[in-house]
Amino acid sequence: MSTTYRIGEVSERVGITTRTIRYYEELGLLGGAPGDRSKGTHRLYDDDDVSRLTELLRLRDLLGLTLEELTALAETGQARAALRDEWAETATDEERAAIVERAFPLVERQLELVRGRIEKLAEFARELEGKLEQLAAERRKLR
Amino acid sequence: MSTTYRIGEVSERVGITTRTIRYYEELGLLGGAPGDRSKGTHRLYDDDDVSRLTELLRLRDLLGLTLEELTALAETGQARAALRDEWAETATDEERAAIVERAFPLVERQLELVRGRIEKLAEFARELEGKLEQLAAERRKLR
DNA sequence: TTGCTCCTCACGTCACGTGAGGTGGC
DNA sequence: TTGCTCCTCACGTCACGTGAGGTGGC
Repeated sequence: MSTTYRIGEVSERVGITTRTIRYYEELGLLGGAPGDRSKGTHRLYDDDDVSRLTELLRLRDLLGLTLEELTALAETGQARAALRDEWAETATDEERAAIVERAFPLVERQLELVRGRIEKLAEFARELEGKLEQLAAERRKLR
Repeated sequence: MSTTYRIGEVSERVGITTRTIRYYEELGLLGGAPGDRSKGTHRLYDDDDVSRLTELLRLRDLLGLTLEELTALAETGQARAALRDEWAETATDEERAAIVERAFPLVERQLELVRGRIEKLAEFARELEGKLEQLAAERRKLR
């Protein structure tokens, strides 16, 4: 019995439009198995959905992944969410262990991507600092 | 008299398609003042054009800026390139000084954006490390 | 009942991708 | 002259933006 939110609340909390949420559902990135909800009724989300969506958006915004690339990495979120679900309470230890083993390489992959991006940005920063020094030198020369 | 390249060579060197280069020219992001070239003739680029394009692509790829945002920040490149041009040799010291003063805040702005992005990625990395530890704990618990 | 938020089409847009058909320089 | 790369339309696509017109829950 967790709190539920409507699409407008979710979109506001995570800072995107409702259109984006519906589009992600359409692509299968978010829950929304066709049949979860009778046509025309309101979509409902819980805190797990929100944190899963937030994770997707960070991967999208910070790494610039396409939605197709996101799909591959997002399985992590699905699996990890499953661990917290009521479903997990009825799962066997073997099933839980399998989920953990599958999640591991995906989280590691994400971490690699993030660290690689940090490296590139650090190099970019160093170059920009060089440019600033160069400009400062040019300025001194001109007076 | 610097070396010139055709669009295919440039696209290969910087890792994008020729379509993208033409599109950027269409938007006014790259040289291509309408009249620089008689219609139908080959586009020609020099090393300055290539480094300017590379700078644009880094801002696009590493920071995820839109082409509109890029336009604002790219003036830096234009101005800084002008300093190296033959044009610069005929420019007065006042003109050169003005270019330097205009370039300063733009490069500083870029550096701010890059550092901000690094901060966000660093936090993301810390969270992912936390997730890995959590998964490791879960794994130990399960056997 | 009155709003407000939700719903489903569906066309528009940004940043290109991808041919189609044709011209120009080593 | 033969290729190869270039050229200009122009339609397609991805990831949504933006209404139009209508239904449903406090």
